[in-house]
Amino acid sequence: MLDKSHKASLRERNLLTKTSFLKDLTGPSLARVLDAATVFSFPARTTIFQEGEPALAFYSVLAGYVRIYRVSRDGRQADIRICGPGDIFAECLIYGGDAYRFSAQAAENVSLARFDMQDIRQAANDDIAVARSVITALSQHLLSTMDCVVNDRLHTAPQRVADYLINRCPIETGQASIRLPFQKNLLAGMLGLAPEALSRAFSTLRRAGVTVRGRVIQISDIDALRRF
Amino acid sequence: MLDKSHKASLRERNLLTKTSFLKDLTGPSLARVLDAATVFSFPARTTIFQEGEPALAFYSVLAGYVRIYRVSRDGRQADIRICGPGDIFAECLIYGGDAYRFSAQAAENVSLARFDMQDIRQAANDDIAVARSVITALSQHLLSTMDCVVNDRLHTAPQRVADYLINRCPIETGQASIRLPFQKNLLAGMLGLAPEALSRAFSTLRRAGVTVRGRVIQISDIDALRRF
DNA sequence: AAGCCGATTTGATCGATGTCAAATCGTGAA
DNA sequence: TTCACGATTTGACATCGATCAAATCGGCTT
Repeated sequence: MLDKSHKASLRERNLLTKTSFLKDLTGPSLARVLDAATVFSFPARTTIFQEGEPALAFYSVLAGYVRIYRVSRDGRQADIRICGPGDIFAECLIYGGDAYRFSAQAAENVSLARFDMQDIRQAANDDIAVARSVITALSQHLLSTMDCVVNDRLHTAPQRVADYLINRCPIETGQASIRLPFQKNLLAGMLGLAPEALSRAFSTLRRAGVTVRGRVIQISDIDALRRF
Repeated sequence: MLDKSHKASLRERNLLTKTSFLKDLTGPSLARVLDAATVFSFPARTTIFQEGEPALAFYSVLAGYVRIYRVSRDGRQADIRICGPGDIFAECLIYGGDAYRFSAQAAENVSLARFDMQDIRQAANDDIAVARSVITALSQHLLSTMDCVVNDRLHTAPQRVADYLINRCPIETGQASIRLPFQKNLLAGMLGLAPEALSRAFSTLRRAGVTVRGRVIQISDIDALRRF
């Protein structure tokens, strides 16, 4: 199931260091965490872990995208989160439980840093700076998950899409062009929509000046989109 | 805006100590956190804090229920969470940001322990046991919020209600009687439903042996409910 | 025990989104 | 450049849940 793995290279250590999880760590605290990382590559569609398996490790995404999802009794899947470069996942199980509570799958070819739960638990116990990094990561993740709940409950599909686009715009006003970092398929799951619903949402947004061609989205007026 | 406040009494300290946030703390670590608590009472419907206000404190519920929600641009409200005795809220802002990201309102007369963010941040910095308690609390909260996202996306209203009932059943099988701890109004918000939708969900569940009279719910066969 | 008022249920309707099938588009390979 | 196949869009429909209004219920006061 696993591809070849290796200790993090210098380049990979640099990537990890810039991550929001590790960016506040320095010196020996940082070194200890980096030394605990093992890097794995998975081809697209690989299952990284499944709900119910013993939760032995959590991961940080170096490259590619990972889908975190759960399967219902009748076999339908719902995405909980899409993790891209810099995101960590399953970190809520460091002190949170023995088994994974959801499944993770490579949405494309991905490269991941794997952290053994025990190692990081120990590191957090020994080193307050590591514990603080864990707290910060959990806090941010929790806040964004709460945002997700509210968004689902408060906004329609076109509004959620508009929201996503606005948040990805590098600028505040005027016109912009965005290239989606992944397939629309993934975006749909991330917004809690069927792919068809995402497509329809885009076509609803045409009247707000949104043009779609493949992965490239043109926005003629960001403020108009905001008002939608 | 504030009712009278006071340092936690012995009874209140006991309540707090049994909380999942503090249950693993002992000795001076525990004492330090308990000493930081101030107890407040708020009458029903009081706003405890609002989105955007400086996040100076987080809270632990001693008695009653608190609604955590956000208001959309057009004035609709969506609940993010309902906190009852033993729950803490806004703890994600200990290291997470300067302003509240949502509002909190007393759903009934409530009694809360208030913790100054700074105090607890300092305590977590000084004392690894406190940091670990914060990590555990954040982890559990995050896991339950992720469950909430998936539930919303995967299950219909009657399924979510059935789920709620099953989780509140003290036993595993057979028949049971449950008394809702709060108004149906709150339950609806908690499940992401309009009150009317909750009512209809209950009536759909009649065919699965669920009988409703006021706050009392009779379940004739828990397994049947589970299969729903 | 009667009465009151807010909470809940019910009815009618509408809009939003999921589902399935068919048409079309886009991108990577040859 | 062309082809082929998977990704995306579109159409037709069914369903779910929100909303508004009206009827009813239930817990509390008197």
